[in-house]
Amino acid sequence: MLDIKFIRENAKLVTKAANQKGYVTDVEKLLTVDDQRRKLIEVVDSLRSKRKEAAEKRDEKVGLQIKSELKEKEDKLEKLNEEFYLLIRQVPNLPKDDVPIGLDDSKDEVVKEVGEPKKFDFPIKDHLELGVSQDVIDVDSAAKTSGPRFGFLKNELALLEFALIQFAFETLTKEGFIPIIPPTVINSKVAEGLGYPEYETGEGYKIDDQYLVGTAEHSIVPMHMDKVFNESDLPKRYVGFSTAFRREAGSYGKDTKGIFRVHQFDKVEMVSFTNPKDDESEHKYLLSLEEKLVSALGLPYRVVNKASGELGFPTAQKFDIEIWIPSQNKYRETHSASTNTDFQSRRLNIKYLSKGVKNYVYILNATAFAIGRTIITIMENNQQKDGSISIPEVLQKYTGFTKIPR
RNA sequence: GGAGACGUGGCUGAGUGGUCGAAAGCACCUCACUGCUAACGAGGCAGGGUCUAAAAGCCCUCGACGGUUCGAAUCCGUCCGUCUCCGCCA
Repeated sequence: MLDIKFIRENAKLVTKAANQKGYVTDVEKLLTVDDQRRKLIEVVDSLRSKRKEAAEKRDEKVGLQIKSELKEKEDKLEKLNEEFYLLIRQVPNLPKDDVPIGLDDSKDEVVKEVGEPKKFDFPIKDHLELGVSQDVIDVDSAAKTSGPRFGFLKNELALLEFALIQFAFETLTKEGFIPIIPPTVINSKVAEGLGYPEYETGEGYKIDDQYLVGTAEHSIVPMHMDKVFNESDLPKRYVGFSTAFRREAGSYGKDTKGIFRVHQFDKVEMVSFTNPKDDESEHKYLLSLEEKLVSALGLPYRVVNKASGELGFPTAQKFDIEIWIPSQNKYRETHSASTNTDFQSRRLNIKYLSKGVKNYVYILNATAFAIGRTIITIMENNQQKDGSISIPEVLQKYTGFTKIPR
């Protein structure tokens, strides 16, 4: 949520920014309602003040008189407030100044490319062909047991998942991150507070009044809801592992093959609560850790400064890492590092105390490994002529084998 | 699932109809002191809204919502949450 004072003073900028991100907001209406609301607040406040006065004088007659008048105005105010919050919640976070403007990924800015896409001197297979032939991926059974866009990881791949998790946790706990296994269910109040409209618009799985999380961030961030950090405790960094659930509504026909885009996958995720002044350095730091992890696997990748239209509702800037996928002959998103500035902390009331003054923290998140996609990139980039797959050296001490089949 | 207790400021915790947005302690901030640090001393210190150039002022908030009352942290109802005991259980 943006500060209403900021919106009042920067109405045009806010409208423009929302449009650049592809969201529709009615700032003008918001300001009209805000105006009506404030006028009525004055009226209600002065009535309440009079009521207090009457109560102090034990003046029952005046008290009763005010009571009925107040009730009517208060009801009116409540309706206006509801409308006000509905409107202000529809205003997305502003993109930062160096975010490329554009509604889709064609405007993404490539920041750098690391490593060369590998040349193969044999006809390559995609991850599903490899997975089936090595008996490590089974989507057919998953379709029967669960539905489309699910998958079983079997044999060596099941072990590879744990290797990736251990590698990420070992690397990041060395950096001082707090390891954590969060709940994968959040309540609707939290879902609303995170500022991802996706939960309410059907992109999230709903169980009664709760949602399955789309990423570990979504339960780690609200863990500190209504809390105040000491400035000296910042940055507070977590590395979490959780399963992520996504409906993938609206992506029919997209990436339907294999396990590239599925309803359920596991992920190691970084979350950081920081002092606002450290936002940029923290963002770079998280990105550098992502690069460190990807580089260690020896995979060719590039870093992309995502276009405004690709940013999530609460996000001010997002850098993606895209790893080369040979069968698709292009780089595909495997990681992203976002700063949501104080947009989420405002909604969730997460502050820090500095020199006696409380202020909202900045919240950032970044992928360590999205397991499924990382496994795809390893399989495809490391495939051999004979159909076997070599395991990146850094993972071998965790897997206990050097190639698939072992 | 059954029985009981509780939910107050950044934290601990007092407060059972008006004198309470709230004692006390801790934390934090400012000042003073000390060769430095610590301790001690003096003062300050809940959050939000509204108005304002800024303040003062005024309003709201004691888990949430609703009710009783001229007046609610305090009484009543519903819900949510936490803890203890019992039951069940990976």
